[in-house]
Amino acid sequence: MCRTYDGGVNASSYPSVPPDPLVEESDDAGDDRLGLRETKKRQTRLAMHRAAVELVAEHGFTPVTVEMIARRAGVSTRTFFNHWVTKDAAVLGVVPGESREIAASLRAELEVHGPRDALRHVLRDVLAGIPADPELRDLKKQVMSKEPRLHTISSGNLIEVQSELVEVLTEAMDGEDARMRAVIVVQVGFALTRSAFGFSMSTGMDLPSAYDRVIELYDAGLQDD
Amino acid sequence: MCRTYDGGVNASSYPSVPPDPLVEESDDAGDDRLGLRETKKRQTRLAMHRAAVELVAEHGFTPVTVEMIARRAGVSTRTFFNHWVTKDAAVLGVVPGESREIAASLRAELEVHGPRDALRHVLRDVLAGIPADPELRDLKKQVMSKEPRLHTISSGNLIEVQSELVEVLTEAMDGEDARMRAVIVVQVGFALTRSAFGFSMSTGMDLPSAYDRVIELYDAGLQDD
DNA sequence: CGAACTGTTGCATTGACTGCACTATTTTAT
DNA sequence: ATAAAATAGTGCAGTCAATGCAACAGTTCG
Repeated sequence: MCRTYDGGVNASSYPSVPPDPLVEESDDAGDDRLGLRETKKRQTRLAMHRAAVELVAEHGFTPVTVEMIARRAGVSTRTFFNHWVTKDAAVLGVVPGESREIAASLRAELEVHGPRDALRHVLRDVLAGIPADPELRDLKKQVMSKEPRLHTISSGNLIEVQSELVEVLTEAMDGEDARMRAVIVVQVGFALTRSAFGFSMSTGMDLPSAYDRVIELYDAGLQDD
Repeated sequence: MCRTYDGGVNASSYPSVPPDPLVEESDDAGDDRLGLRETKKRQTRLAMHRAAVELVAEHGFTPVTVEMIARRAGVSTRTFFNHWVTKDAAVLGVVPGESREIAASLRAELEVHGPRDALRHVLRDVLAGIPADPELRDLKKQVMSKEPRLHTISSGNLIEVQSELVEVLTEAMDGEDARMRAVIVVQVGFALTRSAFGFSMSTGMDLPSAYDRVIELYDAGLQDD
């Protein structure tokens, strides 16, 4: 592609924190403890995300311009880029931040489980943290299935997280090829996550369940085919 | 604005492979069966690729403009885009095309091996097919290690191939979750490929060997960590 | 209430990428 | 060998994503 990316990253645990994984569901109503400013910010952000998904669902990715999205969301294009690193990010709802948090939870999991399972738990949590807005989810499903480009990007955006996780895992794995093995574990972990994503998209199953099913199939001995 | 006619094509001396996954080494001399036109085309393409890699190695990805690359390669920017889909593609040397071919070889391998091993063979072959131009390889190594963005992209470019392979594998796998299992096999296959890529980049080991090592580690039971 | 913040915006600019029309050269058919 | 069909290279005009900067307005906090 083109333009300037720098990969914003994505998800993590859950609500509350200012540094937010994906677009959070904020209702016009609630949110009294967040301050007017923060509330408004989230509203506009959500508005943009919505607009982006809707428009892309209508016209496809390329034909939709940032200006169109901004207009529908009722903001200026400049504001648009104050919230989203790229046009893609807005469609996917990816807010930059989080790799650090994810790495932290991996570290925590490592106290309890081995590398592979620790990573699996973390990734599952991340998936579970992705909001399942009934409206948007269906739209997104359509969009993603028709716009393979977004898959690319979404996986691309994960790269920052990946390297962070590799670091953590490398520490935890001792022996000769610690780093190399860490890389493999992470790569395979993300491969399964991506599979779950696709599975979820095509079946409509929710992400965590899809993930579980994928793990199940994988462990069942896909090895031996 | 940007036209230096020095025909600055420094083609290097290497055997040429007709079905080219990446930029092929074409020699000024031998190529009698390719026709003048095709020969020149490849020369300019190679020149651009070279220029791109060199410049990015010097300045990093973002600061290098297409115009700079084109100028150094002695072509117009318009010509640049006649050859490469994007700036990234030029740096990576990715010529669009052959997902069909790869799919075909997978089909062939499936006559002999099971899904997993068939895919492994195919992927290994693809890796082996990537030209190991001594000069460029080192540069590319540098570039890739300093420019994580390119990893993203390179894996992104593979997405077309991926879905093609999934199709083929799905046919070959029968049973309930054929498609899903195919997806997983492919995703994991590519995960290992990416690992090999990283391995090769950091150690300098050639790609096929790196790939073998990765497979070895993986099969050795990374599962049980 | 006043000062420090911070989100929104307009403006100007860069740079990736495309469509179109044209030239020059190679290829092919006659 | 020559005319006709192809096609790589090029210039030009234009679209659109993305960024820096400066000004403004509503929010928060002392």
